[in-house]
Amino acid sequence: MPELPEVETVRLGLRTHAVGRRVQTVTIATDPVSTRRTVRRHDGGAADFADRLTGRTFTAAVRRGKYLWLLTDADEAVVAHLGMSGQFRLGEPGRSAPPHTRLTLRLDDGRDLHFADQRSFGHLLIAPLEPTADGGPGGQGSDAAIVPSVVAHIARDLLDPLTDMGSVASTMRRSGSEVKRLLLDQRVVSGVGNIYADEGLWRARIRFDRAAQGMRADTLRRVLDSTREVMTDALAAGGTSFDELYVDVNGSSGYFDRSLRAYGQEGRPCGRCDALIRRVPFMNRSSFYCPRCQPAGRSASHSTARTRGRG
DNA sequence: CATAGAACCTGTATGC
DNA sequence: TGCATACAGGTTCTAT
Repeated sequence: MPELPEVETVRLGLRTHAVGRRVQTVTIATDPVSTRRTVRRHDGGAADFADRLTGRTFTAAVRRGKYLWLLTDADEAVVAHLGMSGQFRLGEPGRSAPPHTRLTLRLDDGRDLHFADQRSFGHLLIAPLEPTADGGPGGQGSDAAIVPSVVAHIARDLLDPLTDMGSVASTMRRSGSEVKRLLLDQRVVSGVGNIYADEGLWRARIRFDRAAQGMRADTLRRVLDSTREVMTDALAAGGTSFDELYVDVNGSSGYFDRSLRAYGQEGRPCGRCDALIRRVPFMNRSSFYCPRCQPAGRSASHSTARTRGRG
């Protein structure tokens, strides 16, 4: 479940504990999931990943949407995506590593930085850097106008000052999709996952399956603003944790789960109107909404997707 | 090119 | 008690 607030919390931990440190050794667990899946997107595989990273010094911790990367003194990026259950955890030498530890970096201050991942949807790779499309900073944590090649297709996120909310709203209005599907499309705007999409839509009083096409521009702006506000609040709380699958680099849980108004609240009264929150399947997952204050609207047609665009 | 759905994983909860 | 099934869900890949 790591979405933007959770990934940002992890980034802050890496900035404190990994930036400025040199990697002395890289140890990759020998099971097939660790050697194949965790580095599945790294050209050259596990051995090459370890070789290229050994001896490097981290110069910055950067994040765009749910992607996180450490810049190195070799002008490359160690890119990480946490997937569903990926974690970076600091450890003291000699102490046992967390369960499902896939690889461990021994840093030059003598501490270990573990990457653990129960379900292995997360991954790590070393990628070259390229200029950003718009000439702005690559993401939060660095002013350099560069992004890892594998992150180039990810849009700026809702906490990025360079995100043009009006432009995002226009893109959404030109699509033939539902508003939530577009919120979750990382090429449109990044950082939003299932939890914060439902929370943002609840705040904006918009149902997840409303057709974005035909919605008023200011209504879409309200959806984007509400979602940004929820994520800002969640970040202040250290993120949302339901279990041990999301924790920060020190193993601590965030507490924003107490503030959720829609997600996971099926059958409980809406905090605004007392109607019971519903859960329905959508995009192979669940959508939670208030049937009264998020009224049904015109649904997306699916057959009249318009394509235009002018580069 | 745009869009929709499958596939990738494993631990936990629930049903029979 | 044991087995089967559902569910959690972000991204990439594949098919249309």
